[in-house]
Amino acid sequence: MERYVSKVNITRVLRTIYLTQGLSRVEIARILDINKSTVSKIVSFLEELGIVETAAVGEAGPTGGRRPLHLRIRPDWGCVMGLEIQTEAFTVVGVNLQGEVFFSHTEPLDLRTISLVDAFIAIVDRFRPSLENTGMPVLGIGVGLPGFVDPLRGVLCASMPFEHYEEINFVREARERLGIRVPVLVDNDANCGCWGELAFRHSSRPSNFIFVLGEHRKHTIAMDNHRIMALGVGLVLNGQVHHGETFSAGEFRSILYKRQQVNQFSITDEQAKLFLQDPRVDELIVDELARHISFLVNMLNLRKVVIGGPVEVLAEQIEEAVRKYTRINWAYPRQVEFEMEVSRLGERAVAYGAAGMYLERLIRIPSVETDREATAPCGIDLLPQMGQDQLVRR
Amino acid sequence: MERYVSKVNITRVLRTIYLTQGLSRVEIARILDINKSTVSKIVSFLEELGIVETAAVGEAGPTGGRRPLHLRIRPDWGCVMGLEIQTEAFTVVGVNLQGEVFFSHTEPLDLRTISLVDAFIAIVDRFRPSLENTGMPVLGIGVGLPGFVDPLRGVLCASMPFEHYEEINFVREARERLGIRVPVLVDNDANCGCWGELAFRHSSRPSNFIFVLGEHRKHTIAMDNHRIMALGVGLVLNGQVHHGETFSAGEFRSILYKRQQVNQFSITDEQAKLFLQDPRVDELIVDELARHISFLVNMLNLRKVVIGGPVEVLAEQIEEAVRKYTRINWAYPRQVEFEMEVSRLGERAVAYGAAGMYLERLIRIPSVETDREATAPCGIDLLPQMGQDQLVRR
DNA sequence: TTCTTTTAGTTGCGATATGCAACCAACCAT
DNA sequence: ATGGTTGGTTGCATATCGCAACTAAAAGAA
Repeated sequence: MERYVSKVNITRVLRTIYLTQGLSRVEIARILDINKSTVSKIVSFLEELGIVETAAVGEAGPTGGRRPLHLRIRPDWGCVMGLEIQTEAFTVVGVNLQGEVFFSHTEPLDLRTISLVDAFIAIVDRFRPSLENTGMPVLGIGVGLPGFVDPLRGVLCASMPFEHYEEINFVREARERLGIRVPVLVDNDANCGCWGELAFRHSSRPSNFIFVLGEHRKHTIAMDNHRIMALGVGLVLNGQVHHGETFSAGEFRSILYKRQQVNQFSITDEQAKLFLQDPRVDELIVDELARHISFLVNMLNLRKVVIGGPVEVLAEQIEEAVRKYTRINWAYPRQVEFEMEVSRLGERAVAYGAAGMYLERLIRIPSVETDREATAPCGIDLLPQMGQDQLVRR
Repeated sequence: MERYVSKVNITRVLRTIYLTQGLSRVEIARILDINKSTVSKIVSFLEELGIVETAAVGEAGPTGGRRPLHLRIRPDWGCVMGLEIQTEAFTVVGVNLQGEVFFSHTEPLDLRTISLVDAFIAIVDRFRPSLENTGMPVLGIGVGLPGFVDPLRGVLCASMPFEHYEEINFVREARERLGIRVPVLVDNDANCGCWGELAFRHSSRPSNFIFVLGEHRKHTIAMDNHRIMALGVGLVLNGQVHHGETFSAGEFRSILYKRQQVNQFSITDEQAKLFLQDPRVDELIVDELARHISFLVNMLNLRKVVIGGPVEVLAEQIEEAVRKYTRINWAYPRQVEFEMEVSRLGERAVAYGAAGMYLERLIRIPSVETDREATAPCGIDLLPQMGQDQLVRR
């Protein structure tokens, strides 16, 4: 059998199976509008690779005919390490290819005593055995960081919590010092929340939504006993995570913000310290936050808003206020529908989403854009054993 | 010479030449990362078609070598009709393939006496000869309308100014009744402003910006002597015009809006009527508008803001205020840079941009997305003489 | 049972798209 | 002139995909 398949279509088929487990070859051919023989060839390639398997033999239709073979991704073919690093703590999760968390750990961390990259290396070296003793190799590592991140170059451009305003080429430094040769992907923490929603919500994959990450943390490393409300937004628009022109998209400050304050709202910093302790403060924040979320929901015509981080405890109040303001702020007779939900994994949402970022990259179609801009590797190129040769000729 | 070329790469080459006039074959091959022989074949195809020509013979480099042949789109190969239809007036423009306006006309229109589609047909039939007597065939027609538009299906979903809240399948009705068989594209008026910036700003093609269309018009058809400020926003994010989940993106209302008003700000409707007449009202509007624009600039990390429509007269004040609020609303030490500019064509910006929408579609790479969703035709499929056969075998 | 019809999946082959290498064309510097 | 260099073209090898014919396995009817 001397047949050939292209990377683009291999990735298209892999993506389709990932997004809708249980499809048959013929169904994939119909969805992608390519010939079933082509799908057949690609599927047998992916089966030989081991990442795809026949899940079950389906039932024939009412008019007879051969029974279809339902395909799926092998959940145990490999796993992904997801990581959130904050100023005070870090979280590691291990996720299989089905999006199931099989390992999870959170621990304090003091970034005043160790550099970011050192911390990363230590964490990976320490927890990789825990993930791999399941028999699954670690296919990639995703990292969520507070601050502005260029995920294409793998660079942390600036971070207020880390008090670092020079570029750190995180991915390059990390890969140089890492024992293993696996892809390392970085993005902003709130954006990682978005990646999680994209990667693990197979059925109803949303194209326009925001992830509101409200944390209660030190504003900078140096602020010892000064925990305040810190709010970041991750945006998914047209199905793509939006980073903006210089990777600072999602940075939030209220329209009513007053100068000389550290917090992002129109309240004083003294009030802000009482967040989650004084209901009156919470109410002010909820109202002001809801006005801005409503503006974004209407202006960007979003389908849903996901709330993540410790603010989750205020989710009900936030939803009520957002629904009020979206109505007030809408001129047309028919209200636009949208959903509000709470991120399922709570404290682990960012680390979990960071792992999802790798999976999303794995099933991303290699771009055919105008210029071969510095587009990061994606699709099956991300798989470790994919040397240039094995791939094409088989 | 029995060679073959694919639609995707034909469109990629056409797009590259369009975006950067004067490239040579070798340069295109380098940019697109395809073999120069492939480019050669595609270029000779496009030359036979007539849409591409050799503009000039370049100079050899300092180390010698054959002189490159600079390619360009033939500006007179065809033209595009751009149309803006409002409640009180319409504007037609004729644009050649270089983006030069060679025809322009504005006239009052009373949509109480004629239906939208009827008006469209009448306008096209009346002005097509004016465009075609230049010898250029009309390749396509772009239309900008106030309201929510689904450009993929060509449907006007709802329009407050037109007082129409049922779907109108504009493109289908128009094409059925139109004498000629040319593509008709529709989009929201503010979005058309964006299309214009994309299509005719070849050198520095922006990927993240908004077009603020501020008009001074009747709020609905029925409002006889009641002209107020009407503001719409078109958004381009990640290089794509953003329509949102249900095509209502860009609809603006202030966060401080008070109930029971028709205008979009926190002022009373009585005040709003004095827009552009009472400087105190203008100042209130400018300040409130600038706060929201600044929020978007920071939150979406935009590179520029374009002001279009009659608000242009306030552009300087708006810029000053926006610069003030983006600074106030920014926590990081280094300010993010962005530009503010006034749309060049003033009153004709929407009609002009509507024409640009066709050109953008013409140079859009056929998508290789997951499913063959109802993706509108694009690339060279838009050209009239492109029967299925002529294209591939030559 | 046996035959026909229907659908899923496989295989060989031909059609087609692209890269490769060798070529020609036209320029520079000696 | 001569050699080195770059742009563009051509013939051919190779890579990719669709088509049609095939096998496999089911339902239903005779």
